[in-house]
Amino acid sequence: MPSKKSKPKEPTERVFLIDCRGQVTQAVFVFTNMLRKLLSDEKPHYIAAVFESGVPTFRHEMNVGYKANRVAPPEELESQIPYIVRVCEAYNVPVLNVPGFEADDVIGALAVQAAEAGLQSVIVSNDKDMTQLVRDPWVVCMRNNSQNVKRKEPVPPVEWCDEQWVENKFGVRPTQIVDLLGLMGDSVDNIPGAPGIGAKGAVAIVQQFGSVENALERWEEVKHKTYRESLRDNRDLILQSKDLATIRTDVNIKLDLDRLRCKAPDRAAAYKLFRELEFQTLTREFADAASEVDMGAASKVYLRVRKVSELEALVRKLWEVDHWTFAVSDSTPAGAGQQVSVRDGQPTGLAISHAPNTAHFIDFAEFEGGHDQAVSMLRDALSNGLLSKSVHDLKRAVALLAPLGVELEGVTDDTLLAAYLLDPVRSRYDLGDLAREALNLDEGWSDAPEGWAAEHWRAAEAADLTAQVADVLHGRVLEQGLEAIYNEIELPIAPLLYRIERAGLKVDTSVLGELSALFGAELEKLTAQIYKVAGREFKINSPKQVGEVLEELNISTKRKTATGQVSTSRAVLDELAAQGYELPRLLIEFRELDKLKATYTDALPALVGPDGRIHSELNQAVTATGRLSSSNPNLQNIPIRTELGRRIRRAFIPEKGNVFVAADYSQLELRLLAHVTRDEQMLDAFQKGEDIHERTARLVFGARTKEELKEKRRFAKIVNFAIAYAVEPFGLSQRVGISRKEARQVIDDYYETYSGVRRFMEEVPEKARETGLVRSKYGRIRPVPTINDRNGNIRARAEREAINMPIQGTASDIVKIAMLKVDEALRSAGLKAQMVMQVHDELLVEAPKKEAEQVREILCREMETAVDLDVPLDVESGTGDNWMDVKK
DNA sequence: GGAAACCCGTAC
DNA sequence: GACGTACGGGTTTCCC
Repeated sequence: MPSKKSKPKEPTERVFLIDCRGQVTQAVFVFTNMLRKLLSDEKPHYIAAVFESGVPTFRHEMNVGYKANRVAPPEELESQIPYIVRVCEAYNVPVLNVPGFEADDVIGALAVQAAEAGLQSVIVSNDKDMTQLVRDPWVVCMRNNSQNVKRKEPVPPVEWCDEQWVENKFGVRPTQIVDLLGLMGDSVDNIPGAPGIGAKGAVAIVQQFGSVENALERWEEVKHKTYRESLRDNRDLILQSKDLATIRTDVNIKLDLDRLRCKAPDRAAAYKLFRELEFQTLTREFADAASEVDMGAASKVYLRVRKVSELEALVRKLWEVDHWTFAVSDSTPAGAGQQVSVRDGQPTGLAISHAPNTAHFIDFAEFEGGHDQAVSMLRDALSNGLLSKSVHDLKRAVALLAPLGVELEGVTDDTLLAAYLLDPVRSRYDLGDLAREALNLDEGWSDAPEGWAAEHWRAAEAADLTAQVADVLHGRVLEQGLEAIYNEIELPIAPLLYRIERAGLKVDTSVLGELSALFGAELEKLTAQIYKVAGREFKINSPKQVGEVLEELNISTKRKTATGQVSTSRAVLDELAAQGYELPRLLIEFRELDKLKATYTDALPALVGPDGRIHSELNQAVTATGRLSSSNPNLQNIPIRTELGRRIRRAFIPEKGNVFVAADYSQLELRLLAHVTRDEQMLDAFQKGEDIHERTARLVFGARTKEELKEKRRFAKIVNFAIAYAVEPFGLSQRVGISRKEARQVIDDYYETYSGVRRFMEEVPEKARETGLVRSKYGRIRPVPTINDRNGNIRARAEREAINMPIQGTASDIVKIAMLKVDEALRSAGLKAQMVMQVHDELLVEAPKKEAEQVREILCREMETAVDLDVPLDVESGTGDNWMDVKK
């Protein structure tokens, strides 16, 4: 599909495109090397390059067939001429042409004039025709000066051709070359010559008669019958041929020695040209002119590495420099809206940058030594932990490199993670955006120039930008006191998250199928009942239509949604059901089943991979508080609270011979509430190992007897959790079905009992108002910019966010620390067990049956001792043959 | 026709 | 508006 916004293409740009396939700069390359060698070896006083003018010459007028036999220069050669001209210009070699004459004629004319001026001319050409100009000692030819880079055998030495050389080579003197050509012709230039007389005959005739004219005069003397008759019958043709072959030295051009005097190269032009042509060695040779070319503006020099020798040099550099960055290019379509799983991407190449505004891109497929050699040459540098390197999105890099047998180590900066820690609230961490912001640029990503595959250019630029962004963000990470979180938690956990993703969870789809059928059957019945009770059919899934139906039946509440719709939320339906209405009760039942079926039993099977496992993504840079999130699918919200929903967990099973071992922190966030608020009562409860909900039931709600305790504990539990979210009277009243006034009293009583909690609730927003952010215990930050908002609702929301962060954020930190310790312990114990999921305060490990008990001990020990707090951490664990049965 | 908003419900 | 953090399905609306 042609792109809509494709620009009209310059011919030169088309050339460049072909160049990227490695075909076409050959001639330019050869010419350039020849010119460089010539200049440095011979140090000429004067020099000129002569090109054809491109318009027909007098020879065309003489003979319409002239040069007709010449194979038209292939498009790719033709298109290189402008580049060759630019090479000459870059080296300050004057380019000459005279319309109506060929290059040979111009050269001839100049050689004659130079001889008259007492200069020796050196004609740099392999063309036999040119040897007719050789005159001792004034004109010599220089041959074999262009070296075919493709040729494997030793290149022939440069030859200096004087008159003797010509005679030895062709058997005639230079002045007789035209006679020779007049007889034998030249198929390349389509000089006809004498029919029947070839190279051998021509030499013999010229040697015998000295010239064509003499031979024509004395044709009868020729012994060879064919030659004799040809000379007799083709007089005009032969003379014309000689004329065509004769280089004209009377061209109207004046030898201008001032103009032809050798000068130093135009370094800026050379740099620009060679960079454009991707002549790497030459680009470097003129790199000092880079700033001149770019006039101070940062310009990008991205080079492609195709040769083994080039990659060797690059890799050597990686061991020398302090630090470098890389980016993995993969086959994932760029700009795809949806998040494509890393497991779908195939690495196609690697970009590396070790200096600002530069990058090298290694296209594995195009590499001289092949894909595998490219990878193996890069492997050591990537997997050596002593080589400090940066990348954007470490987990993805690990995931892309792992299938290549590269175990990435030594990553000291991930710009994605750094940016996330600095501002965990933003919605995306696109490297281009980060670069634009951190480096104060107008643009982030640039468009790939012609000839570059978009994803290759993107990778090169990614490596480059990553380096520059990492510099800035690393400094900010230090400034913000985020170093410990960054170095001890986020960077180390990325490879672990990759391994969890890779492991995945095995799914028994037949369990899901059976449940789906069960739910489906129930839903059919419910649907019929609902239509009957409602008096008509409607989309039960549509809150809008449900609201309309409720209104029709006059059982609507006055509750409205944010957009003014009639609310049909669970709370509303509960209320109506409690009033005895049947439809709300049926709707509640329908919704539960429909939710389970649509979101879980029907959706999950589609995400099972060919290995029979679901590889959910664990997102490291999503949540505002530092929690992980799970997606595609979200395995952090698999039902557990209702009997029916919990059954879905039976579909998640270990591999044969394995079991699940699960461990979860008991009341982690409440313990942290105690720790961070320093509340005496709460600390005391946890330190003594008491049931916090019971204590709340006793102290806040005055439970005395066992029966009261049992009754009020449930209520106390809800309040305990709600407090951690900074609940307000209205919210609590809704939640537990009491009046606002009663709720307010409950909250007041709560704060009376847990005065440290009250103080915390007041202090955190206060502090946040000053700093604009709030921190977890380990320093993770969450900005709360709206905490000073003039809108009370917005401000109140920010205050609740601020209050929750030290609790939820600290819990996140602790669980991540525990994950690292558990993983380390499992590995150093040499176990096969592998963590397969994290659900905020729970870790799920799949282990061989034999290892189960040891794994359970490791989980409990490492989780309980992950950090040292003022409250003990309690861990509950269990094993099972599916995810449902791991709960004791 | 697809993206985005909305409502709702699942988890911790 | 009202309880913090997520993800995602279905419906509806909006916009190209």
